[in-house]
Amino acid sequence: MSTSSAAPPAKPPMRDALVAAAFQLFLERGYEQTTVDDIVALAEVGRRSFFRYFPSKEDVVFPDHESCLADMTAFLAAGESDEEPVRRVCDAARLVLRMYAENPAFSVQRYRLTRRVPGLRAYELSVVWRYERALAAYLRGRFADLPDGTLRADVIAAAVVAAHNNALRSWLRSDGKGDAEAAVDHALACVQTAFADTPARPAPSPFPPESPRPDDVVVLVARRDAPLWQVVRQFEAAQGESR
Amino acid sequence: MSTSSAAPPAKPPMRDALVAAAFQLFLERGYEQTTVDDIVALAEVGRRSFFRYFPSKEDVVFPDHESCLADMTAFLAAGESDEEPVRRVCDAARLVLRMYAENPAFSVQRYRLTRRVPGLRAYELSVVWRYERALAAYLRGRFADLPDGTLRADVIAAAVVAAHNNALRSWLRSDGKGDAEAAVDHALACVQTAFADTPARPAPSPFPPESPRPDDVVVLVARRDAPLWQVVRQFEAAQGESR
DNA sequence: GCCACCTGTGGCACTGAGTGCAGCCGACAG
DNA sequence: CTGTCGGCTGCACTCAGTGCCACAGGTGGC
Repeated sequence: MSTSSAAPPAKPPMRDALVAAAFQLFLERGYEQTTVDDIVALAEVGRRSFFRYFPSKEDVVFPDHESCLADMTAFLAAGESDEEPVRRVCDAARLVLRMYAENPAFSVQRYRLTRRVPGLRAYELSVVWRYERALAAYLRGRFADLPDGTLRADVIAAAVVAAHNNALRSWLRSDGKGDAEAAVDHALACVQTAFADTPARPAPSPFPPESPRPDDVVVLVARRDAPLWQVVRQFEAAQGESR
Repeated sequence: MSTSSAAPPAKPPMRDALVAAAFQLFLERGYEQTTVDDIVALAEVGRRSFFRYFPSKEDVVFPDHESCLADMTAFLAAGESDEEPVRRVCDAARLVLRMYAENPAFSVQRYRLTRRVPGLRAYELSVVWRYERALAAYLRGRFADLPDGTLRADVIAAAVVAAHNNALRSWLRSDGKGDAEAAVDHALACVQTAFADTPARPAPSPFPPESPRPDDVVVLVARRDAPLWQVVRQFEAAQGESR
């Protein structure tokens, strides 16, 4: 909340000192083998102050995610309503990548840490989940008048996050050597093209599970270069969907 | 591990007693307001025994996920190699739904609990994540020789999980009144059709990530009872025009 | 110069989750 | 009757996280 405001002037040095001390100890003796008391002793501050800056021991490992999430939310809120929604959420995901790419060494260290420690993995999941919900909330708004709007929104948000993470992790696994931007661009492009071309889904029959029986026609949407058997199967599936 | 073995003979009654006692207290005074000591007091067992059956307080809320995950893993491992991979993971996801649908009342109660308690939400995420990784691991195997195999696998696994959860949660929000199977079938069908028709993605890896690719589609409208040959001819005609 | 006041900090004690250890008891084999 | 074996229990301990209060330093009013 506080760090997302317009002014990024004097950072509290104590917070950074705690992060530095924590990572030093985490790396040299492991996360679980390091107590909060150890951290505050090294940083030479009171134990109580640690919990003033971080609500939990896990939070010190992800010191910048809170502000990044705020940035993403602001970015989505500032979007023009004529922009392609999927492109917009892909761009939002790139914000997260940028945060990681700003500090490759730190990101790689943290990645190794979260891979090894189950508790940190779980915590990271909850962080990622909040990003995903932000994307999904935006898409739900944009898809509000589409048949399966919330379903589409949730699925696309999940796909974008998965693609982003796939590229990000392969970059982290390479010790931050390759081109992270390019990898994420490629992954997101795949998702974008997979979803941008389904203005209304291929649509098995009725849109919501219980809808007042549309006419007795089926609507198929298929890529122009789709193999014929695929179209046939799609049609047959839609045919069978009558009840 | 122990519950997934072939023999499901005499269940330990103590485990069930603990679950029952825990939920009774969680519902009447809340999760965080209930201590483990309260639970074991109500169940009339020793405190130490609680942690013999559940590694943490959160685990008592999801007593059956461990075995369900084992079932899913077994289901995926038993798959024939000629089955459509996406269909297979959709069917695997249905296993989870079935577990929820077996005990609608219990599932709805738990859903309300996890919605309200951040700690439980986080724990649920780690559970869901393990399902997702199981699906992704299967798909990675099936897509091993495709260009972006792991990317496709991760994205599809995430999409399947998201679709499943979307339907599951809307069913849970309706107090388990509607038809959960139908809702999930519908959601999964959307994902399945969205991904089944991209055997090789639009852009193979080394391609310029931002290929505009208007990526045209054809839209067919046909009577439900139309003969198949008619639909095929219609599709071929649409394919031919403007190309 | 003095006094409220506010904010950031440290110290202390407390709750509650989770663990290691040792003892207890009932079952079962000899 | 006796040994021992596995599940159960109580006890003591560590550590994360919280509430409360006390203290320092800077600020503005008087």
